[in-house]
Amino acid sequence: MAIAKTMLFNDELQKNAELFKALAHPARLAILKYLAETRTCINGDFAYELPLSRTTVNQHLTELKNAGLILWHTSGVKTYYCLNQKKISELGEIAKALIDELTIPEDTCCQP
Amino acid sequence: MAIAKTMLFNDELQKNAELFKALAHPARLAILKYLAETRTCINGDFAYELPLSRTTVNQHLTELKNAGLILWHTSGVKTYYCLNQKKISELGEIAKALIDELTIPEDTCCQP
DNA sequence: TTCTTATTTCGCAAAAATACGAAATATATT
DNA sequence: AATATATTTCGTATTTTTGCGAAATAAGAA
Repeated sequence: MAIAKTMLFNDELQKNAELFKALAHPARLAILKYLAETRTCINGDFAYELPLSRTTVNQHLTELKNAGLILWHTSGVKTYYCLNQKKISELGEIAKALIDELTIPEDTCCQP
Repeated sequence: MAIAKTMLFNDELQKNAELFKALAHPARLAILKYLAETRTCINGDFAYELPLSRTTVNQHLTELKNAGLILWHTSGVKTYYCLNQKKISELGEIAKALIDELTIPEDTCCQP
């Protein structure tokens, strides 16, 4: 791409694109759903639930951490992860706002 | 990555991840918003609204087409684009379902 | 037919994402 | 201290995404 151009767009667009990017891989969606289903902090054993190596799962977890969608704490050698409900609801609001913004009267558009 | 592993996840996860991926770039969000604001089919002139070349904008448009989020028709040499309201509302439902699924009682998780 | 305009396709290059094994790190147990 | 276990970091390889200029294509105008 020669030069990354994403930073030429306004902050809100960049921020929202980043958040959607965190959801743009089935492994990350699977991790989030698993965390919601188990309803508890679980340690990294759940790598075995996914068809990926422990290292790769850890990489996806790091991306979810960076996006703010999950929280974690450690106890001994183990790390416990959980959903960040605050960020999940923020995501919900962002998604809803986008959909509302994109929803327009159908008859104004592309009528042949 | 050696081998693409996305196909090892179930269809729904893959489909949803694909849809979020379409939203995972500020240029594509900008295009969608512009289409909503102008409320009409516009031709490719709006490449000049973005800090990207005509070719790159066309590439992003193709991705939005492939995701089903926009429709288009041609008239002479010009191509007119518009939002696919049906897909937008489908996106809204998918996003809402995901948020609902990920929303759990806060006190069950990561309390130190 | 030739010229102009709009768009798409092609080929290429750079950046980012995905994936994993090996090694390093950190904690708990023996 | 030595061992076992859990996780993270490092190095590397491959794929995908992003980006663009040049050429090709297509339609209308002169």
